Amino acid sequence: MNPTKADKLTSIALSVFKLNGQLIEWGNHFTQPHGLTSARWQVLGAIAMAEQPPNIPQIAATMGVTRQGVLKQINLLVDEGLVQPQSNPTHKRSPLYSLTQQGQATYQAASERWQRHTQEMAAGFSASDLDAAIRVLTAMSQLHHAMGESPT
Amino acid sequence: MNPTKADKLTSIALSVFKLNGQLIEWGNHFTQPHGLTSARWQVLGAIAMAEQPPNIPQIAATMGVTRQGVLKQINLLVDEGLVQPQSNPTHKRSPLYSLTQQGQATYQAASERWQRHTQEMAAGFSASDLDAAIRVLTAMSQLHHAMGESPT
DNA sequence: GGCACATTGACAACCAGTTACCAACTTAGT
DNA sequence: ACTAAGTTGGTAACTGGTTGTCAATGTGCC
Repeated sequence: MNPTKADKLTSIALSVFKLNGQLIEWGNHFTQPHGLTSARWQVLGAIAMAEQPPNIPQIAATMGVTRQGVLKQINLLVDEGLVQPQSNPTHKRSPLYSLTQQGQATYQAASERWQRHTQEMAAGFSASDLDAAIRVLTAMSQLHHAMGESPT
Repeated sequence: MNPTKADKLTSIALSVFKLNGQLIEWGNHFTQPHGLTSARWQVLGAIAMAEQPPNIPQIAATMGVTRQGVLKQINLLVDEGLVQPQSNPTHKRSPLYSLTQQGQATYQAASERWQRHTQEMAAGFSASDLDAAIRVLTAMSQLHHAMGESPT
């Protein structure tokens, strides 16, 4: 018998688990020459994409992880000189973070490699399939967001 | 400007990270009444789905993780009485694993709850979108599999 | 101003994965 | 039959996430 839509959702969930592991592994490999890991690269990205220098809870919210998880990576990135804290005028204990010169250079180098990679991959996919995948993944994300409250 | 296919791939990768975290969190919550976690539930599933009782490397291969990771969960599951080892005629050191009575009952109860959940969710999705999402995710998985060799 | 409450950084404990390594077992080549 | 290479269970150290908790800071209400 043909798979039901429910079966397909199960299959997608399993694919997400598998692909997540592969992407992390690949990202670690990929960012190693730049002295990064998948986790730090994502944090750098969250800071680089923000309009204003964010504080830790804001970074955590955009990444969808807890602020404690971001805290660990941020402190390491500061130690490595890729990210710098600046005093937050509106909250004495919660500094805002921005990329250092070195952080910007590192992030940009990794970004360019990633872009080349996605452009190579893109040839094998149809735009409509990609749009459908985005629709499905974001919808699943929102459904689960609705029932399990977001991280504290 | 409209997003390129490469941009869409980036967006999908970020969605996969986010959804993976949400699915694990939700799975932990979901399986808690059955005394399980996401990780153990997946291992039970790999055993339940196998045609023959598998050994640890076989389970790891179907899950896409390392055998050491599976080993930890298996030993816990044996301690909890959900999984039982049976001596492997063809390899003295590598037992084959199957579900105990209790393991089958637990897995089936969780499976039924999961099926109800996916059936509720399924209503909001179109079958063609789901098919496209599966195509994209499995293709991405295979691309990354091709360049980064699988776990040892 | 003062007091309840939420936010935030920080730390500890834990979970689940990884890599690296060792010892035991199996397999293959000769 | 022997030996070299591969497979497997097991352990340890590490990474990166989680929850729980605490103290310090901000916010809002009276």
